[in-house]
Amino acid sequence: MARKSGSSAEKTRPLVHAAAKRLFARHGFAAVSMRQIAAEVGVQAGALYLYTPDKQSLLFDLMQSHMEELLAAWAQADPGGDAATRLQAFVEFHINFNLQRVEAVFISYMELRNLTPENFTVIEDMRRAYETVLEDILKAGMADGIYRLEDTKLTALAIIAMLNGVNTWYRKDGRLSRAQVADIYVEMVKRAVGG
Amino acid sequence: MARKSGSSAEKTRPLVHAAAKRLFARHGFAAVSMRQIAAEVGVQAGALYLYTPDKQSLLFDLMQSHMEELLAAWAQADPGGDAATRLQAFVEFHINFNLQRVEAVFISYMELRNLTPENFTVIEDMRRAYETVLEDILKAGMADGIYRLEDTKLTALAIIAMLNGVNTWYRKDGRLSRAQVADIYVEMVKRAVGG
DNA sequence: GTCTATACTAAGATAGAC
DNA sequence: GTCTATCTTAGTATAGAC
Repeated sequence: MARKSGSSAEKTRPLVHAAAKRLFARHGFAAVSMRQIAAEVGVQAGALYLYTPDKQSLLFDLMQSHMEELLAAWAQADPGGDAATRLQAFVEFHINFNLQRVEAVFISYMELRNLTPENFTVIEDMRRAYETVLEDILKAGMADGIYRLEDTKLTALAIIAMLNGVNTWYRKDGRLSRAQVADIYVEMVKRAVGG
Repeated sequence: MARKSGSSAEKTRPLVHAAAKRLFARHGFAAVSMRQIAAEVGVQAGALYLYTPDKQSLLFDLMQSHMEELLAAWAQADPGGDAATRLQAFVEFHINFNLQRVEAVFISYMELRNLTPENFTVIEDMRRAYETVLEDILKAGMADGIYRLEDTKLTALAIIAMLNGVNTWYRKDGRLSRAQVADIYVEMVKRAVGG
């Protein structure tokens, strides 16, 4: 028997991360104490240090795995082909992906300043990589002559900001389904880039 | 002599609010201590309580006066007239106003959850009033038949989210002036509403 | 693997001297 | 109007028992 009886580390670890995610999203990183996280999991504060070296790592791990998932999921969802096809796919992907992880998305935008400088750089690079995905689509559309944009970088940032906004107001029991919202945004983005 | 000699309350009070604004914007409300604010002003922590009943009021006052200024400034800037004229004015106004108060804007979006429920309601109502300004412009454009939008509420939120994004990346010494940025966004918004 | 106990630091806020 | 001192509470993190 290689494993101790009664061991529950493999259960507790994800519970710690889930509790941290929920609490950071709700109250903010700085406002949440290790004691609160421990209480949510049902262990004592000291026990948390079996699963994370410190509070900062809890935040960083959360944000890093979120950004990794985001980039990997787009790589999977990217249909390739012409710019118009990819732009529509990007808008739908972004809205759907983000609405399925409201907490992680919220933390990733709100808690950047609570990362140590080294951790910040890592996350920032991944965020920039994601923005570049969209900018490259717009550039391809420019090259093909189907878009006529003053500035692809700025347009990419504007579109992403617009799409991120959905997470702040969307409610499951609202008057529009996720698919309807995505459709409206697809049309709006298409018009904005003059496609 | 109605006033004590050596009194500097009228100087210190604004210094306290300015320091709070600077520090809240930089580190976040929860991460800033009253002692830090006091140090920034050059007084002892206890002295702050001459100017604010507590830390929460410092945050609320900041956000409330920001929102009041915003609504008053638009009332001033609103050119009236047709929807197209007002929409362009709104975009330019929003970008310029927000870029002139990055700290207050940042706080107003990031620290909503650190308000007490009563204070939150007050700020939220003002925010909604501002969104309604834009929505009413879009509705007027629909009535005049110059816009054809699936959903005016959602479009208003999308535009504001897009405009707010400017504050996260704009730098004074960047390659684009404030006027150039505003021009690009005006065009993008016009296309997005199909004007 | 988790608990209790605790070291150490710092928070918000107040009292009273000056 | 400001300072020093202090009350009370709570934070992160660690040590050592079980």
